[in-house]
Amino acid sequence: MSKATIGDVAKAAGVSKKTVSRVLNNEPGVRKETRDAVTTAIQKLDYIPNLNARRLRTKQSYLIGVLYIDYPTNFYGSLILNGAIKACDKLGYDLLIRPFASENPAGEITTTLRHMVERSNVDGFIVVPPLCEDQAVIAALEETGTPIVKIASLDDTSSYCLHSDEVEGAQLAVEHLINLGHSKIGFLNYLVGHAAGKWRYEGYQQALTKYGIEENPDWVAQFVYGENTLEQACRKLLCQENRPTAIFTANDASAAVVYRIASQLKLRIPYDLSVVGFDDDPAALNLWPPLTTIKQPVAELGYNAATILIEQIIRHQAKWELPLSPSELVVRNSTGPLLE
Amino acid sequence: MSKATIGDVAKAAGVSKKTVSRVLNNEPGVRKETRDAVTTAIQKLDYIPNLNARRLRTKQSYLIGVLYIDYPTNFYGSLILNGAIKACDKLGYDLLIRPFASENPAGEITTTLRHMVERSNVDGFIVVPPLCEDQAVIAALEETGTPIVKIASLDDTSSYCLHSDEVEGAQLAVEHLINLGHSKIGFLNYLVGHAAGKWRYEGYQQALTKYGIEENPDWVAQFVYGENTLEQACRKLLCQENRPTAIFTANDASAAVVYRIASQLKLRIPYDLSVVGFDDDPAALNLWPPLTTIKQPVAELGYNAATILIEQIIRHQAKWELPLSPSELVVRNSTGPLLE
DNA sequence: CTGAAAGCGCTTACAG
DNA sequence: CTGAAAGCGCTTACAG
Repeated sequence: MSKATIGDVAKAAGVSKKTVSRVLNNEPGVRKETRDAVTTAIQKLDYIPNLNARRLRTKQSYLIGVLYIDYPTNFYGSLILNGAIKACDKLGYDLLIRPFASENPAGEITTTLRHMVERSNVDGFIVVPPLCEDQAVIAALEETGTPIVKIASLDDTSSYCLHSDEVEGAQLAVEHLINLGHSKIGFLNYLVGHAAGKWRYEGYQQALTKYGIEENPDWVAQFVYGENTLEQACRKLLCQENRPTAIFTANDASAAVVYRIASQLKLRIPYDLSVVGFDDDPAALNLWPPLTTIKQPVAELGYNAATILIEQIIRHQAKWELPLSPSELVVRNSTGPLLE
Repeated sequence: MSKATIGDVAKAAGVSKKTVSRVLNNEPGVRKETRDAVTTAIQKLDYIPNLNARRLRTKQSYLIGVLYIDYPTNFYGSLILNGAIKACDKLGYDLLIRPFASENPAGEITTTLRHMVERSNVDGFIVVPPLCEDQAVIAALEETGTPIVKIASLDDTSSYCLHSDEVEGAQLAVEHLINLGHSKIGFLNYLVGHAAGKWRYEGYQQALTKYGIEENPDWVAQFVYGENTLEQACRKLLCQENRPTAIFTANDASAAVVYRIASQLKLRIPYDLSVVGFDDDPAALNLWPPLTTIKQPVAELGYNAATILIEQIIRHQAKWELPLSPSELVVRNSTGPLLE
């Protein structure tokens, strides 16, 4: 493998190690000819800098931590990871992942952060929802003094926070239903307490307002942990005399429950009931008929999160005016025109 | 954060840096009193060794790479990661993950491995199925001279290879059906070319043999990439005069297709058709009725893989006689007694 | 059982 | 625009 050191390159190029270092780090103040000679020597010797030596000297690890809650169908987390890895590859960083148990994530946080910051010397953190809603976790993170980027978090006061345009995505979903002739449109919220749930509900309301449709509280149901079940919330919507003809759910997982309850009630999708989900969750791919849903550019969020974080690490204060990434309506077969 | 160095500890304990180093690394040949003095100093100073200094000196990175194919519902991969992280935490290592695109994974491999081995100095690799079936990937890996542990691979000649007892798991599934009175039992294989598909088919055959049931080729169907679709394979089983009364599928994803085709054919599960899957895939959780399936200890595999790999890295040749981890039958509602 | 010296391969701080 | 020296914080190789 790679044996050559910066000293070998320096000798081959007839310069000092410091000059090679300058070339490696794209520092200014090297004559073009010198730079070329160094570059040639690097290529000839197949030289790759020793990252561990650089780590020791610069006191940076070139490692960024990704913190997320681990649950079985967490496609969102994997997409974030994929995007973040792409950015890391480009910028010379690596990713250290850290899944937390879904019960009591804050319980392990102190030990874990100490481990990551002091032992592995992580330079910064990306926090994936819903973990970024956990105040204890965020507080512990901020105490380390390490840069943080949060994704889709309600509280964007203290650190960088990124998200796609979820409100607009929800509007897209509801407008799609309105355009199909529906006006009795329900909303089933699975994500109470998450930024996503809040934004998607806002989008629902804004779309109704835009078309002059009044919100009917009987057609809005929420699953609140410890109070009811998602099934109960869904039955509340569907088991009433004057029930909605279409339902927009805060995520695809809730849409799956709507499918099941609808089937029990002999409501045929999309003829008796149109359903739109949110997320384009691959776990919903075996739903039949295929679910109309909203797709967000999640990997792009991960990419941007890593890029901003690294920028923050290097330049200490990065300013970013990132446009909200647009969401997209994916029309499949769970939505149809209002029938008489 | 952590400021104290090994020199500070040495001074505080009244010994040399080397002796502190000995204590840190649990090397023999330190008097108990000396060791205690060092331990006390370490605690008093809240000392944490600088991993990057150790990395530079020992030419190890204490990083292990996990290579897997990235597809949307890869719960198997996340479970492997979780298990591997547990082992790494215990043994002082960290994980570097590397998802490959599902199309042409070997295409990126050379660049990527060079990146991981030469830049990040990864000490070893865990390869997750089905990536470990890719000869080009394995060849490139072996060329790096880095230790490898493969999980559930067909080819276990060249490197360490771990798997759970998949054959027995499949037997469990088929015996469950036989015990319910079924003898016309079909097998739908989605995983042709994977070790898992092969082993699960073997288990199917062995269970039939054990109960003196002859295998009927009409009741075995395989999805082969480029030849047919999974739907077609499934229809072959279900659209025949003398069709099986129960189907064992090589994974839960195929079971979902059986559900859909069965519903189209007005076959009610479990009354007209019993279905057993394999994997306990959380993506199958919104199947109705809930799917009977086989659950493997996947996180345990990940834990063992990391442990063995690190043992190999440290001691260079580890011998492990690991018992195959047992699979488990999870009975839900997709299987029922044979009805007349 | 313990320690003094050297060095891993870079970058920092400084000098010219 | 370029370089010689020092040092990041450990462990290796050796001596006693």
